[in-house]
Amino acid sequence: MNAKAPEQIAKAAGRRYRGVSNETRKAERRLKLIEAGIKMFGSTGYHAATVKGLCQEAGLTERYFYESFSNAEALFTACYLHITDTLRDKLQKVLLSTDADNLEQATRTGLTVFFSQFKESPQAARILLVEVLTVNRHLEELSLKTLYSFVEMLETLAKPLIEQRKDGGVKGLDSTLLASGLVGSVLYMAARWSMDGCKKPVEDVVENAMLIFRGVGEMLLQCDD
Amino acid sequence: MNAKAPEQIAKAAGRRYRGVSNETRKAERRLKLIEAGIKMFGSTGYHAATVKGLCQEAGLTERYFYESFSNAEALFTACYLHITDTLRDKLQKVLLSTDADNLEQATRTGLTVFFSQFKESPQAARILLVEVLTVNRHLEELSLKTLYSFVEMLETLAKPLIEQRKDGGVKGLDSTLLASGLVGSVLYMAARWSMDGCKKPVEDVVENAMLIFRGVGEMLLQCDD
DNA sequence: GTAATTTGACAATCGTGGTTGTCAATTTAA
DNA sequence: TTAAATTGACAACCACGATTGTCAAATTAC
Repeated sequence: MNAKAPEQIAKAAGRRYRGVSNETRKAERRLKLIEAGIKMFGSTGYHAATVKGLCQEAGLTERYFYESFSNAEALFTACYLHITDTLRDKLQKVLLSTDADNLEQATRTGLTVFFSQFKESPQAARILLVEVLTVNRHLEELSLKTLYSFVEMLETLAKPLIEQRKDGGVKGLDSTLLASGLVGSVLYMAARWSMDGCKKPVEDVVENAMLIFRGVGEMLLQCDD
Repeated sequence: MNAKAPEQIAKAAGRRYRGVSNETRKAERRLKLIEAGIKMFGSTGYHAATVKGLCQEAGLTERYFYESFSNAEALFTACYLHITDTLRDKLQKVLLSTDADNLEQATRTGLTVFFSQFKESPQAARILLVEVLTVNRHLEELSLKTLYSFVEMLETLAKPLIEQRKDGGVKGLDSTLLASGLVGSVLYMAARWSMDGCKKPVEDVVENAMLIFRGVGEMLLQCDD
C-alpha cells in the first residue's frame, strides 16, 4: 500500500504549469476573481453581476470560478473581507505610528487614510457601504460587526476625552450612538465628495470632517446642561 | 356616430362594483400594492421580492399588479416617492410652525420628526437609505436628488448661522459637504438605534444627535484658524 | 514520443420568476 | 332575468442565468 503513496502525493500536489506551481496558479486565479468582483460588484452592483460576467472580467472561465468559490455570494464575501482587511490594516498602521496623546492629529490621520482609500477605489467604497447590505442576512450581520469594529476604534481613540468627564457626562449621552453618527457623517461626506468626482483635494475634505469631530469634542468637554 | 358616444363613455368610466366606483377601486388596489411594497421591499429587500409575493401580501392577483405598475421597479419607485413625500410633508409642516429665529428648536423638532418616522416604519427607512441605491441607476439618481433636497433644507435652516460670518468663513469650508455629513450622522444613528430595537426613547436619540449639530454650530461660530 | 494533466471554449440542463392568457364565479346594469 | 363587466385563481409560456458536463488544444512528466 505504501507503493502508491508517492503517486497520491504527486497527484494531490499537482503539476507545475508554465513554470508555476499548482497552488500558486490557483491562488492567482482566486485573486483575479476577487479583483474582478470588486470592480463589478462595486460598479454595476451585486445583483446585476453574473458569474459569466465576473469570469470574463477576470479573464477566466466558469470552471475556475467554481474552483475557488461555490457561488457569487461566496466571491462577494471574499471581496468584502479583502476590502475591510486592507482598510483596517492601513488605519491601524498609521494610528500606531501617531502620538497617542494627540487626539486631533490621530483623528486627522485616520480620516486622511479613509478618504484616500475611498478616492482610489470608489468601487470598494460602494461594496463596503451599500452592496453588502443587500446580499443577504449573513452579510448584513457581517457588515454590522465590521462597522461596529470601526466604531470601537473611534471610541477607543476618544476614550481619554470621555473619561475626562468623571461626573458621568452629559445626561443621556450614548457614546456608541455618537460614534455611529460620526462614522455616518464621514461616510456621507465621502459619498457626496465622490458624486462630485472627488475633485476637491483630500485635505479639504478631511478639514470639513474634522470640523464635525472637533465640534463633538468641544461639546463633550464643555456641555453641562 | 354620436349614437355610440354614451356607450364609449360608460365603458371608459367603468361600472360601480360593491358600491365603489371604478377609479376608486383601482386607486385602492394601487395603494394596497404600495403598502405591500413598502413592507416587503423594506424587510426582505428589493431583490428578494417577487411579483407573486407582493400580490399575495397585498391580497391581490397579478392581473391587478400590472393594472397599476408595469413591473416591480415601477412599484418600487412609487413606494419610494410615497415615503419621501410623506416625510417631506411632515418635516415642512412642523418646521413652518416653529419659530424661524430659534434654530436650535427647529433642529430639534426636525430631528424628532425624523426619528419618530423611522421608529414607526423601519421598513420605510431601509427603502429610503439602502434599497433605493441598488435597484438601478435611475433610482440611484433619484435618491441623490432627494437626499440633496433634504441637505438643502438643512442649509436653508442654517443660513443665518453661516451668514453671521461675513468674512467668508472657515478656510475651505464646504456647506454642502458639511450638511451631507450631518445627514449621514443622523441616518447612521438611526440605523444603530434601530439595530438595538429602538428601545431608547426618541428624545434621548434626538439629544445625542443635537450634540453633533450643536457642535458643528459652535465650530461655525468660533473657529478662525 | 506518449500518456496524463491542465486549460479554454462552450453546449446542455435545470430552476426560478416575470408576464400573459384562460376560465369559472360573482356582481352589475337594463 | 340576462348579457356584460369584474374578479380571483391559476396554468402556460418564456427568458435568463447558475451550475455541470463535454471535448479539443496546450503543456508537462517520463
